[in-house]
Amino acid sequence: MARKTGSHSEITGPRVRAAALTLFAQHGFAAVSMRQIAREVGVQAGALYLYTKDKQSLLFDLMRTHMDELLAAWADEPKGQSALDALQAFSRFHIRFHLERPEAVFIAYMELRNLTDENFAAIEALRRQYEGELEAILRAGQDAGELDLSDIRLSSMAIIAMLTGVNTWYREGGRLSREAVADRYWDMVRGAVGA
Amino acid sequence: MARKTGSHSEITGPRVRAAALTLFAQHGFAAVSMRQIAREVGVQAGALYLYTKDKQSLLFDLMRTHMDELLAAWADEPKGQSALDALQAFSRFHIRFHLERPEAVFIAYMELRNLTDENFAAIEALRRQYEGELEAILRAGQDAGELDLSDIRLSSMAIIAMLTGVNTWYREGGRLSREAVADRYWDMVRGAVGA
DNA sequence: CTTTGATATGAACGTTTGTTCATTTAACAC
DNA sequence: GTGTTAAATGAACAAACGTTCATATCAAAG
Repeated sequence: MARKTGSHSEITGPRVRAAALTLFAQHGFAAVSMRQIAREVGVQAGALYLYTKDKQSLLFDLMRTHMDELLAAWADEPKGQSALDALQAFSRFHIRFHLERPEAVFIAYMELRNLTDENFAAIEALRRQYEGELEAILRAGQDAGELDLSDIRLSSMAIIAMLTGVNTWYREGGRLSREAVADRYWDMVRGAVGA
Repeated sequence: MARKTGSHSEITGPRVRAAALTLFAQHGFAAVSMRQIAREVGVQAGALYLYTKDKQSLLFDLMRTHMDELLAAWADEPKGQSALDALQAFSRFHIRFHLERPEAVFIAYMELRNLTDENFAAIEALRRQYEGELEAILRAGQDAGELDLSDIRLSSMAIIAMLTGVNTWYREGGRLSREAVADRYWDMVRGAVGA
């Protein structure tokens, strides 16, 4: 009983990745079996290997796609004139982007240790690249005298941790809208960098 | 070949927990087998069950112990006079305490989803209690007019995320001492709360 | 109507998993 | 020196794991 109507590679492939994304985020990579993913897709376990080389590649694909989208989205983001404008743009962008895909964010932060050395290096490089974007803004702000920072690398790590932290507590339909949250976090970021 | 010299319950028990702590932090709860833990301790897998009911209890014990120690240590911490003093005390304490036990911190943040519902509720309650400590400080500062906050719960989550983030990048023997890091983070926290 | 090729099945593989238990060992009390 | 008992062994269990593969199915092309 194969090849039901509408069951093509272009349909099943994305469904496999979507199921893996949700299950990995919920239970963790190591705790999720290929059979669980298959059941979620409505297929036998063996069929998954038409869409992924192995379980490790499935995880890596999800993480690399997420990081690629993150960098591409930030590249497309308008950044304003001053360094302070750019910092505000970054803060709001980071919160918005991360709140839009909590599962991918969760995986990207929690499953690094389940990557092979090679795959880990690739993801780590992309993360560094993203951190570098913020550091460049802070450096520009420092040089222009708009910001008062004693350590750019440290400040960038602190800001990213603070912003990403929103994902741990924000719930849709809660007390605050996304915009309200972004407003308040921007206030805090601005205060933290002495501007 | 049992009961080698010095192999008593009081020795092996802690060694089991220490091995589990290190291995869980390194590879994740689900990816570590009881046999791996046993090998690290120098014992057969069956012997572990003299010291823990099952694998789940081993994880729960580590997390509850960590949270208990966190709350007890903060209770013992001198907090100064003003709310601003207390906020500074909290910031420095949080960084110091967390940098002293990176493995336990890692587990406490990453393995929540591997707890049973009941165990999760217990740990979550302790975490809420700790967050409540910071919220109380912020509220006091707000009431005394020392701080300028638009949302206490949000500010407390932002501060904790920022402070805990130190664990993700700080390396012993690096560019900055723990004290220097704590100094700079306190500056940022102070700025973030508008003081 | 036949052929083709992509899509899926389902059984099988060798390992590994968490946990239990009858048995053995050795340190200590008498 | 004997008996007691806590501490550890090592074999065993059924279940689940990731992955492979011969086979079946069915949509579309000629």
